[in-house]
Amino acid sequence: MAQDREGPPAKRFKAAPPGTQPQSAAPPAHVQRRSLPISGARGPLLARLRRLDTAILIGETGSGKTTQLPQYLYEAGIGHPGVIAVTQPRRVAAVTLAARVAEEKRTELGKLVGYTVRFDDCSCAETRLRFLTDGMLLREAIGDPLLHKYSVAILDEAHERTIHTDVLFGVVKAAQKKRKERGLRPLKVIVMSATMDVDMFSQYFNGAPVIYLEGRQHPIDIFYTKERQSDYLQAALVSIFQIHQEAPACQDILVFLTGQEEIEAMTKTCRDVAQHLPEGCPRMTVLPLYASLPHSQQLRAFKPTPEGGRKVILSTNIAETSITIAGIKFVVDTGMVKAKKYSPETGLEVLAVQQVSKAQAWQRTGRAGRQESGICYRLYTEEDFEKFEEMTTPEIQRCNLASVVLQLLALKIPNVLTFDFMSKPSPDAIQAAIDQLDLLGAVTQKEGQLVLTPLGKKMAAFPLDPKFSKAILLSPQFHCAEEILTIVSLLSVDSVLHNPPAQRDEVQAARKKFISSEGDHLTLLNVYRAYKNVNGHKGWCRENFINGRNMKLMAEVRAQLRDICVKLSMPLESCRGDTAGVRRCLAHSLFMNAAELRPDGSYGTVGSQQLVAIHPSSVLFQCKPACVVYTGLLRTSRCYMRDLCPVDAEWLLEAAPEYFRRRLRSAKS
DNA sequence: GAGCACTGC
Repeated sequence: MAQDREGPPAKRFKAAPPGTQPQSAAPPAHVQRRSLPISGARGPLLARLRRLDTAILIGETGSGKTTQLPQYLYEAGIGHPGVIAVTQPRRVAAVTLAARVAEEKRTELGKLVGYTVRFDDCSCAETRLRFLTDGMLLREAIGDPLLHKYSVAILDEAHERTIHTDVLFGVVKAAQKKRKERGLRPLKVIVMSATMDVDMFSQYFNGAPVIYLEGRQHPIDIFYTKERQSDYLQAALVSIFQIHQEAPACQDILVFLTGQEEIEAMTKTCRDVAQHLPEGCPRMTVLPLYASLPHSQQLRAFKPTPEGGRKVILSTNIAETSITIAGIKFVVDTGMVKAKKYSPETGLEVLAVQQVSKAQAWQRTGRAGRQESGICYRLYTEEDFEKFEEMTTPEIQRCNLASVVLQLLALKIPNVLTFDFMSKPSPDAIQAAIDQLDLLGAVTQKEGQLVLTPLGKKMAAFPLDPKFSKAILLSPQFHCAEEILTIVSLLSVDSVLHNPPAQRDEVQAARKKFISSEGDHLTLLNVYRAYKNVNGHKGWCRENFINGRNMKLMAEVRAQLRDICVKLSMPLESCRGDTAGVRRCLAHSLFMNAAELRPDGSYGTVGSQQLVAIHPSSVLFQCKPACVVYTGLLRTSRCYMRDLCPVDAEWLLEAAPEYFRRRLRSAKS
């Protein structure tokens, strides 16, 4: 048995998972408003908030805080005549919340109530309640650090600690202070969160009071295993079938696993086992769920359970916050997650399976009690659970900070090393980011202070990693702006190349015609040109194993980047066949990611002489160019360079003479 | 000769 069901008494608790997910929780509209838990507290809540500059609002799932509070504030005239901003970590949430609130106010979406997300602005001068993504408000702040148009900033889902929310904390705190000092209209800041991190939020915002809101979450029973499980997959399998044979039909199971491959394998195993069950067992429908799964297949997880059957959903952490499935009675938590780590010394990103935090485990557990009471099986011992980290490390402590530092400098933060972060990244990580920006020519010292150069200011206008912004800004010098725009856009979305392992030979045959001996970037450029030639025809995409969805997204990104170029009055030319210009431009912007062939046939990075290899997915896999630049490193079984472009060592010397003089092997000889 | 969790501007 994977877990102990008769042993020590189950812990019964009232789960308070974060994250109201409006897109599928969707209670009926305005008729429901008055019966939400928050409505009983309206009067006292408004009285308190009216007096406060800053408040931390803790609300359980189902409290109605996200939809109701902005309306209450507006109806009470708090913040009038400014705009009330409500930020969300995800686009869908911003859009669906705005739609719902507009419906409750019985107004047209985009007028009084609106939303603003990337590629989609549904708001106007009349808009008073504005839902936006946290990243969008941050971008606005670059143009207007004091956020003049807003009178209230509500930062929702703050416990998720996205990199954007974390930077916004500092931005709104500073804006509030400065507006006060200058006698401007005050900025009210309301931080909304689930139960974790309460003290930290309050402390950060100068001891701001914490207001608790009742929620409406059903009780969930939690079971731990008696003994530590050596194989969480085996334990999960046993648990699934144990539940399946004991629980009534129509009670669905959600299982948290770590990744696509694991989920696909487990899906197959479960389906096989399910075929050999004794008679009288409910029919089992096993459904995988992960982000890269085609949308149509994701939707299957939402279909109601067939009469007399049972749905078993095998999911990544996408089901923790982004996707909510109704009717889950059982959650099986393996306690594992695949997550990214970053080490500033090597610039290496590592994607590794690791233990979840306590907060994450509670989040998973909460997915069981959304419509009625639920049960959660934790495939680890209670003792081990106690040893889990309290919180997941905030994203800002796990990332390359080059973009963040560039944004902070664009916000005219006087000293990025002492910026008021709620959770400070390591000084090494900040310094590494400054060094990168320095090499790109984005920053300079002025009167002992780090400031942006004119180039740096332009770079900050692009929603991109600084090295890509630099590529775009340099491209006119090489007469290839159109091509670089395409390449950078392709690199900033998920891969447009679809690689189903089962059809490997067909994929290779179809891809042949796009391959350029000048590397992966130019191969991608060929794909885009061919795609444009057939006007993005769907059948063509299918035949050529091109991901049409990502291609469309890429086109949107490209249009946005092109707009920014036009606003910066950049001359946009195409080099047509002269692809050397494109490679030179890439050499001048990716020079920090350069590697040289060594006499023994291996590759070493020019920066730190680290041993690296060409990723087998690269078109240059079988080739041995003397000198390459790459988009990034990926650490798996070895350290791989991804997206390669062969370059001349002289180009690198041209790009950053000081940096390369001592480093480049070919320059020494 | 490999394989990538999830967001967002």
